[in-house]
Amino acid sequence: MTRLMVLGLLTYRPMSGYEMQQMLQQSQTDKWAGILPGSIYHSLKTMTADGLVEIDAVEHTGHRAKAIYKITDKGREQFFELLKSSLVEPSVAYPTTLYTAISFLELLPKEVILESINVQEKALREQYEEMKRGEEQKAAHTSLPAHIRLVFQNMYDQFEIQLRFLQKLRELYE
Amino acid sequence: MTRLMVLGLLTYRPMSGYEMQQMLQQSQTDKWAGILPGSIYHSLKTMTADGLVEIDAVEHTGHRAKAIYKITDKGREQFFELLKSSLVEPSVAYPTTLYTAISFLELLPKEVILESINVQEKALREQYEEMKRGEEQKAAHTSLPAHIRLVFQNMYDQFEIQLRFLQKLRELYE
DNA sequence: TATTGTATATTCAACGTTGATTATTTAAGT
DNA sequence: ACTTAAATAATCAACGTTGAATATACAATA
Repeated sequence: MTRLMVLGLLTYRPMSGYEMQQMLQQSQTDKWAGILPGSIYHSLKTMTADGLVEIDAVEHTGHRAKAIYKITDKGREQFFELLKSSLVEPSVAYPTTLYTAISFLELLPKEVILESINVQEKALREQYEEMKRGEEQKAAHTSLPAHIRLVFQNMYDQFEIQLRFLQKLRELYE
Repeated sequence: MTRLMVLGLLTYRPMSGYEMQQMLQQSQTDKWAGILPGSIYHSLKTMTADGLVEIDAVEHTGHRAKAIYKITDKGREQFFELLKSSLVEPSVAYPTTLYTAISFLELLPKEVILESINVQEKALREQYEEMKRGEEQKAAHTSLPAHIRLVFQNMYDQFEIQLRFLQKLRELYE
């Protein structure tokens, strides 16, 4: 996924690894994509070796250098293949750690279970609120395209399902 | 998550890495957990080094040896900490690769978008059906505990949200 | 002017995952 | 008895991720 993102960004214009981090932050994308700096730079290195991107220029500021990367023809080709395969790949992401924990729930006393669920529910609601604020703030500046609004809606739906799931789970132990 | 699972299994009784694989398969858990053999053995190695598990016995069958691991007191302690922290951790898992792809959807011609969505939808429905068959088959033998039924229901809900999401997305390009 | 903090820009060792590969045993067919 | 296939059991190199660490530049404040 990191490669898809990096190639996608370079599709628009040449860019440095640092600028990518900033774009992901500024567009709230880091909230759901979770792409860390290390992954971006690693991806740039290996994709350079694979001939998918190359260094376009090196900008100097005093004693500090910044590498600007650009996508190659081969990279553009690869990008569209990645893009298409990412669209056809079935996209259901389970909260596997929670599922695993629930598998062993019977080993925990009821009070601990109930308290844990309550803590998670609170954390979930806070994330949800923060996400909503993020979208509203962003939508105020740049009117979001319809397909991006659908992505946000999809994230909200996931939250709601998870909240209802926690409620049902709690009812089992009350 | 691999550690949580491995420690959890060893909570019930000593077991070999191979037996864990079989249990995960037989209980359909591998369908959603996706824990590969390599991860299990790696986890057993590092947890042995950390003193969380230890080799209980080595069974020999001809020239083939099988290591049976058991959990230690320290491991049991660690397990319950992992279990509790896994329950409080907010549990929303986004389909990040799909989201990333959608971010760059405007770079693709409409026909390709529509065709890709259709292919994914079909794949999703097939996974969904297979999962349902799996549960029914399992429920026929061993009446599933309520909290496990909730997990299955949660998976189905995720599928339905994703299917509706794809429909909405398609409508944008029809 | 010196100091402190923050932004810029990247590297790297430690760690975990992946999946191909190896090797042996058992069962089934011919 | 011989060959083939499947089940058993585990290893390992290649690869990607993580997060702490490094190092410089710039801005603010004392």
